[in-house]
Amino acid sequence: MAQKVDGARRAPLNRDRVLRAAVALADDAAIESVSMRNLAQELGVVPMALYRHVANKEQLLDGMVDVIVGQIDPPAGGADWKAAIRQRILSARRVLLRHPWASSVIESRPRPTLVVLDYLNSVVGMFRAGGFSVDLTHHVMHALGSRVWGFTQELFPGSPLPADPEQAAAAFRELSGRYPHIAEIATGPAHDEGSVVGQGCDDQFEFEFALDLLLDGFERLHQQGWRSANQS
Amino acid sequence: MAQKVDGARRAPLNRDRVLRAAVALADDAAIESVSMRNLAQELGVVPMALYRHVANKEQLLDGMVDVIVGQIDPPAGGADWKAAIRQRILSARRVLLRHPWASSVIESRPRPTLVVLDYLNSVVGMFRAGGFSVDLTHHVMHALGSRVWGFTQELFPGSPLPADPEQAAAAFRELSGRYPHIAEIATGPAHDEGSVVGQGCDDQFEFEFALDLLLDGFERLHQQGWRSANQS
DNA sequence: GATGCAGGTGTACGCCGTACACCTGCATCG
DNA sequence: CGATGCAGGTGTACGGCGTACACCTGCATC
Repeated sequence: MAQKVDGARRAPLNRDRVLRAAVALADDAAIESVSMRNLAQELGVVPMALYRHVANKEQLLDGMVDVIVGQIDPPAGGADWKAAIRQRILSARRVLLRHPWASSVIESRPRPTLVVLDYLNSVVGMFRAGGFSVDLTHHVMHALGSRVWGFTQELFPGSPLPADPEQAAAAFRELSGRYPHIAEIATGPAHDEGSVVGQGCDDQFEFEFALDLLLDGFERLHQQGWRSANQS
Repeated sequence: MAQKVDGARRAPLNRDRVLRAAVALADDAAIESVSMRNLAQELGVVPMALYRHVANKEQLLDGMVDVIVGQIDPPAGGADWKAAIRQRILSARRVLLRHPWASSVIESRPRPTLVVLDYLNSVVGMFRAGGFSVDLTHHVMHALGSRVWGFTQELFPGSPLPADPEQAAAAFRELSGRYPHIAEIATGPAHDEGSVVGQGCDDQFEFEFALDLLLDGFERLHQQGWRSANQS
């Protein structure tokens, strides 16, 4: 192999370059194409070379999450807790919308990384700064669940209908007969007329609807001095 | 191979036996051990034999979900919508607690099966029967999200602390310094004293807390005659 | 007895993550 | 200057995965 004819030699790899390449690959292709082999090829390197920079694939995914979470805006000072938290969560949502694969990767991590703990810690801090008791803050964080990341656990990412429009129309008619309530909702005023086929919801509206419902509920509990004893 | 010395010949496979074996395997071992190869071995059969009964692994997983969803109690009649829905969702939760792998499999399905649509359709129907408008029902279903299945999107399935108690104590002290708010919550009154290490939450309480918060919110919107225009 | 077909088999392919031994080129130091 | 060490990239190989495809086998039908 003598002199390694790369033309201009590759710049040496490092953890950061690996992670950023992985994120880029997931963005451009799909998360399933992020295999050690594909990623190595993308970087002009042999698969095993990656293991000098990440311990294994799990840590690669952790690192990718860190890159994403690092893009969330820092807490806004000044505003009241509700506005500040709302704003921050919507910032997280904007980040996740830019990287659609990220929510499922976040879910899949068995343990939080330090960067993730940083984010969660700061959100907890925002509730505390708003005067929430330790206990209420705890419950409230659980109630938020994945919504702190700016995504809802969708019931189903895809619609039950096939992609082909003609087939879809037929399938929809059959579905309407068997599942009238679902059909009713799917064609309700919240969907633009043309988009019955396909998922026609305004996801942003649905997210904010649920987020505000929760935040309002939190506020109500907070104002009435919630204690462990009294449920709501 | 002559006469196939199975002793008493295996009963012939069918889709149902395959699915039930897969569920049992996931229950006894773990969802990761549900590979076509393992499952076949469990059934005393060669891997490719399974493909006579399920089209591929995706459909196997779909079928496993159907088995689980089929165990959820039917809607309780009579009671008001809130009690009935609460009861049904908590029934779903009991089922999922018996099959801890199921929530992640449900999440992973790109399209709902007919059994799943049946369940969702009936939940939608319960809101409609309670007098909810099509539109409000739609938003409310989105707001419930994965909670209709009886599970919350946990931020993290595992704690950030290592399993070994001694290491964990040390790790916790370090964590307390860096992430004071998280530490505070983790040691708050909602956790029993001994369980600071490990995830000491009462998950059932957290689930019901959030569920009731949402249901109360739904009720409030419903009572004040929610229309698309006015947000909360 | 011939025919067909449902159901189980065996082999093989291409993907995956990664263990392990190896090489290569540079910085350091006597 | 040569020797040494080591960080970083390489090559080979293993065991797992899902599954395509050709095959066999035994029973029901006519």
